[in-house]
Amino acid sequence: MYKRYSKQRTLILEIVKSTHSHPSADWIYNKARKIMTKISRGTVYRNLNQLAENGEINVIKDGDVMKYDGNILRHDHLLCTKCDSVYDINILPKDLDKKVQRLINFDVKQISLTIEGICQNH
Amino acid sequence: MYKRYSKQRTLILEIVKSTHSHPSADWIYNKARKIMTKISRGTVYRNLNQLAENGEINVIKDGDVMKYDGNILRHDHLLCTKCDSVYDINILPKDLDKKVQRLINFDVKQISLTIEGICQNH
DNA sequence: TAACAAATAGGAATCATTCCTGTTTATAAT
DNA sequence: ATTATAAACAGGAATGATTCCTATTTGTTA
Repeated sequence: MYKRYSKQRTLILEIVKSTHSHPSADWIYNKARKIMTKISRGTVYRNLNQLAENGEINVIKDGDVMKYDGNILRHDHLLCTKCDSVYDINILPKDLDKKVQRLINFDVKQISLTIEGICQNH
Repeated sequence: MYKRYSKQRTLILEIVKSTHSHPSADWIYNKARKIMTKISRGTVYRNLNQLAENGEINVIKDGDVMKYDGNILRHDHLLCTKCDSVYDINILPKDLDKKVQRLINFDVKQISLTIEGICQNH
């Protein structure tokens, strides 16, 4: 089995990497359509899932919508519940994974801290 | 405006409080139907949202499904990605809210830490 | 250049959740 | 108690993000 690099996947990755705005799949789809008119929703979803599985991008659960993050360095999120904006922040120490792993009998894959509240714009 | 206490809401709250299994709305709906045969899905969802808004129960985002937690004391969650189980754990200090609030210009409402991985059953 | 698995487009299907409407019910005022 | 009324309900339709399906296209290898 070999790995294929389609133009679609490359474009989707570029779009996610090119913004700090933590976009939704739909936002990414619309942005992609401006460049590749005939790209389909299914392709966007499939590639986002695949890129996330490969660890090339991150996923944030924002209510019932998934958002995507090109920043794969460990960091935390501020989520404004009024405007649904997501901001990056660093609260947790970078080695927390290992500390937690020592404390509990659980195969730790990812630690995510989200702070919900209301941002300065309100 | 006054506050109404329907039998349905009381039952739903009791069900959520009576388990540590972090059930989904659908699980709660089915459990409720065994006691109150004609209760509707809409009622379950409406009341879960309302109870969560009042701070009487907590909400956990598990993928694209919401789960509910009768434990409103501050705590963190272990989420097993193989069996979708949620376990309670205490990692963060209880006064983290206040510490974070001092650090950032953001009206902090809730801090949630979720550790994803694979539990002992696998 | 041929063979073939991977990826795609387009659209249908899924499924949790919300919304809508006519009816019932808990509370407050009389 | 009775009545008035807004809150809550049941039942079912609508929504919307995401996944799934199928015939077609496209990268990669031989």
